[in-house]
Amino acid sequence: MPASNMELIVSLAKRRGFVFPGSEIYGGMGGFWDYGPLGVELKNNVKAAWWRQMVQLRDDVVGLDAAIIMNPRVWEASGHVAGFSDPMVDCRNCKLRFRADDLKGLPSEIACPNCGNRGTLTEPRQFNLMFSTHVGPVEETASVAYLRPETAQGMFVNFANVATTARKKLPFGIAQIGRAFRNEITPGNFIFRDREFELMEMEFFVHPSSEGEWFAYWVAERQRWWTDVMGIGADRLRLRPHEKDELSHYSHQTTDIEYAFPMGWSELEGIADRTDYDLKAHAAGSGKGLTIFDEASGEHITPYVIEPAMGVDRAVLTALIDGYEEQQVEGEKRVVLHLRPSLAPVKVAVMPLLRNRPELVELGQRLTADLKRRVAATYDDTASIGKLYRRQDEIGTPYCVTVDVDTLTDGAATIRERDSMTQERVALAAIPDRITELVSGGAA
RNA sequence: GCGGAAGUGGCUCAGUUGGUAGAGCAUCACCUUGCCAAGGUGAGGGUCGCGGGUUCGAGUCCCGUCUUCCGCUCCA
Repeated sequence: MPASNMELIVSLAKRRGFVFPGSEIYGGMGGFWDYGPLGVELKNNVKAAWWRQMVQLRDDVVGLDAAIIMNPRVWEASGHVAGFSDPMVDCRNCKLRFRADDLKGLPSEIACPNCGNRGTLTEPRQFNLMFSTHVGPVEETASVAYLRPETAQGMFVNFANVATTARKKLPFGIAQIGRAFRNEITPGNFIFRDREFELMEMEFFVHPSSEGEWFAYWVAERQRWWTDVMGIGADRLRLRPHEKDELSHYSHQTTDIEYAFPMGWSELEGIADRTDYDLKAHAAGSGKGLTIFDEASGEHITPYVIEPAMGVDRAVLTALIDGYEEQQVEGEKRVVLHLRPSLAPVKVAVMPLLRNRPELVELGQRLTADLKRRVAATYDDTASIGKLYRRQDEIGTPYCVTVDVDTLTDGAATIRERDSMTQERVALAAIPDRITELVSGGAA
């Protein structure tokens, strides 16, 4: 069973060095989190797993790393300057809040849609979700810029550059992993919603006539990634197509992949059919032709875009929650993090059965050095064997290698597996190969 | 931002009618220990979120502020 509540995960993350509250010694900073020693590894592994699946293993997708700060006109053309500024209205009586553009009439003249009182609604107030900054030493209006609230625009703006230099024909995609920033009104639920986060987005450009087919393809493909690569339980994942009235300003159809978080079903990833909205918007905004020649029809067309977009931080959170388990072993609690070996921060931990035997310590350290050349390995001898196992279980280390006094004579050591706690005796010389095999075997 | 609750060592908490901080776990060292969080001894670590106020004296009362959690809202 996955973690039943978020506190367990927040506590584990803090205790073991996965995630810390941002700027903690100064009282923190709402919506900003720092990844600790183990957190960086886990996060990097999640990103690598996505990049490998979405870019490196495919012929039809290439990568990109665009700047965070873009010409402000990008955001005007994309609709974000308008779309991310939602004027909101509060009811002074029932305390509910509404989007001003959802109300039928002026707030000062109509009744509250919830409690029905008249004259209790406030005037609309702006909530711009884009962080703004100034480029250049002089803070004047002309130099205002935004921190990107999504990475997608970098792909659209570079569409022609990439299509030409990578010699791509439809259908093809551009993928990017990068930071994004949203001045959320209310961040929360740990790293589920933060103000600075990392996105993994892929814009897949297709002929407009194949829009539906590719949309379905990517929904299925992405769902498979969550189960097969991330190892998330299929029964805790579901697809949720958006209703017409909740679609983003750019979207024709969107399906979310949701996860059964402790706080309820919430979005992990959105697959959006952005149509030709973005390319046309930027063609109009920049005056450049953002089309591609379609040999089948012999004409220049503006492709449609299918976009799978997900938050890295949410993926990390999901891996922690879904992998968390508390077991009872001989009356004692055992916390295990069932991370896929490919995601685990540490792949193998080496430990001597007895730490007061210098020969064993030296043997263990030498073996660790050998293993480090292949995979993320660590050595630990600061506690009893049982405690050392528990420590590794809690951070998701899939394998432990224990050297004992017999090792000195038979030249073999014990490999212990995290989930089953079963052991296997393997010759020292064969251990690096065996561990490498085990670790890569469980990954996609 | 609005409504509600809360903020004491890394974690979970105790701190009586205000008198200048404790426990368990964790961490580290040494001893012990021969495969799943054993035991012993010792050590480090907190100006009690922050700032003001009341008081001879505040973790304990008052005000402000920041942060976190739940709800509204928003999105990956």
